[in-house]
Amino acid sequence: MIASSGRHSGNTKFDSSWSPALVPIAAGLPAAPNLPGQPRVQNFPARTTIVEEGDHATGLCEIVSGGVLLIKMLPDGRRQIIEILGAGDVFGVSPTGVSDITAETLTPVKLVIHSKKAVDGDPELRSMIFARMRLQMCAMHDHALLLGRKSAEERLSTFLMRMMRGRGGYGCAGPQGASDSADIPIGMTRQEIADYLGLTIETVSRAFTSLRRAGVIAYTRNDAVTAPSVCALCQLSGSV
Amino acid sequence: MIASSGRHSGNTKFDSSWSPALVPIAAGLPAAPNLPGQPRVQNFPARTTIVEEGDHATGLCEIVSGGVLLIKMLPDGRRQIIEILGAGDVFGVSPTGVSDITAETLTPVKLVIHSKKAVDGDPELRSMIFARMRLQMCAMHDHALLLGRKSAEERLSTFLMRMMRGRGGYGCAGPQGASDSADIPIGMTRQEIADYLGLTIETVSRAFTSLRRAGVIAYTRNDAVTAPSVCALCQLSGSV
DNA sequence: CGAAGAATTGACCGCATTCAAATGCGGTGG
DNA sequence: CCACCGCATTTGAATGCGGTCAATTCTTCG
Repeated sequence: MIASSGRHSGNTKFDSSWSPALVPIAAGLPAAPNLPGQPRVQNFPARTTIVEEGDHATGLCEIVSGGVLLIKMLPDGRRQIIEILGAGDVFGVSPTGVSDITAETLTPVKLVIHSKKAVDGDPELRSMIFARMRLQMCAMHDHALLLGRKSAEERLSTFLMRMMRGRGGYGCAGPQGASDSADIPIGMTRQEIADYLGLTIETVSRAFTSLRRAGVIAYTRNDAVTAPSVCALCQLSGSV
Repeated sequence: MIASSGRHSGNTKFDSSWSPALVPIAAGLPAAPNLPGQPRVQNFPARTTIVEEGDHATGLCEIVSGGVLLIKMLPDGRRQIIEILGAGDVFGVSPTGVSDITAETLTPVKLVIHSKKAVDGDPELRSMIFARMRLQMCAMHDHALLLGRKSAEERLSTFLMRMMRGRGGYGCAGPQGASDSADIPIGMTRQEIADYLGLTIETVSRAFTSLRRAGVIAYTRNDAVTAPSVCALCQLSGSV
């Protein structure tokens, strides 16, 4: 039940800013020293745990590069992936000093850990963190709608649209030129996708084959798909 | 499908701080003038719309008193209540300038609308808003877990625990004295509960009667229930 | 009292889950 | 090179939880 050793590895999706317009807050930070009072930089390999639900949480983590999953579990082992985070996103924002979630890396991850003091003292930093939290809050709203009201196929379509760069979301540019195809990196196992979408692994697999048979996606490897018509895929997401 | 005109009215639950320890940020603010640069105070009757998804959003709303629902809808009418907010909570935090949600009042509501300028300029205000957003983010995490992984009965039990003051959550005090009963105000229609829990009204109704038949709750009116044993109810929430 | 809306209950259905088996893929060692 | 193992994924068949449709009861209010 605890899922996954990883066969997936390098995935570039998470290495550039997850949300279009924002660059990582700490971009260009010197990676070297851990001076007291300075933001602390820390690296994690792929598929490792950064912090566990219930751990004492140290400050506020900002992702410089890589992908991170925020996870919650029920006592009987049911597992839900709450958020998928990329460069620029923040987590560890529990106000109680105890982490309310488990954070696991999807790829190698570089973090900057901002102390409470640093956040309080730096207006620019704080305002960027604030902006990012707003963004993540909106993403959570969308995800709650998905979990509460969408069918399995709609969930998978929405997920694939979300993993795509530069389309979908508020300011979708619409089809670009004659062909409207896109390559979509996935970099998550079927189990992880299932836990993110509130489904079982079997249902996710069936939804994949269903979309493939419908001609909406194509794939040979299972950590990437091609959508020959992005708009057709988007149509199936239930959001339009 | 668009749900509800209201039969429920006065409900004191939302009139004191939703989350135990925090008082409204703007408590004690003079309700009178709308001086430029001053936070703007605005009142709304019960069961009215504050802002609609897609509206241009003006600043950041803080709830001084009353209850507010944040709602998202799919184009075909499916409806999901994303958050239930009370005094001290904030919303309207979309970074795009366009509201990503609809906000409706549950009770008469008093709002303080903070301009971007006010938030930027007032460190104390900003830090309180920040703390509140963290809290709300944690609540969203819990709710995503509920929507993704809990059964109908677990959802309703969790909901009832959440509507209860002073129990459940991180620092549950455990049973108080010999009897462990609690009165739980609800103040929402079955349709609203269903839309919050990602269920249909019929399933919610069935879950209510199921809990009642099991002796876990009792009620005569349908906008309030009594739980003779809070711990028994909590046990059914799936979270312990 | 009667009308209108909210909630409950019942019967049936369908989508997603569960349980189980088969397939495919990568890596290891003979 | 190929057989074999481990693991992820796919596929199939059966079950069941929650949804849908429909009828009834309850509540509130004019």
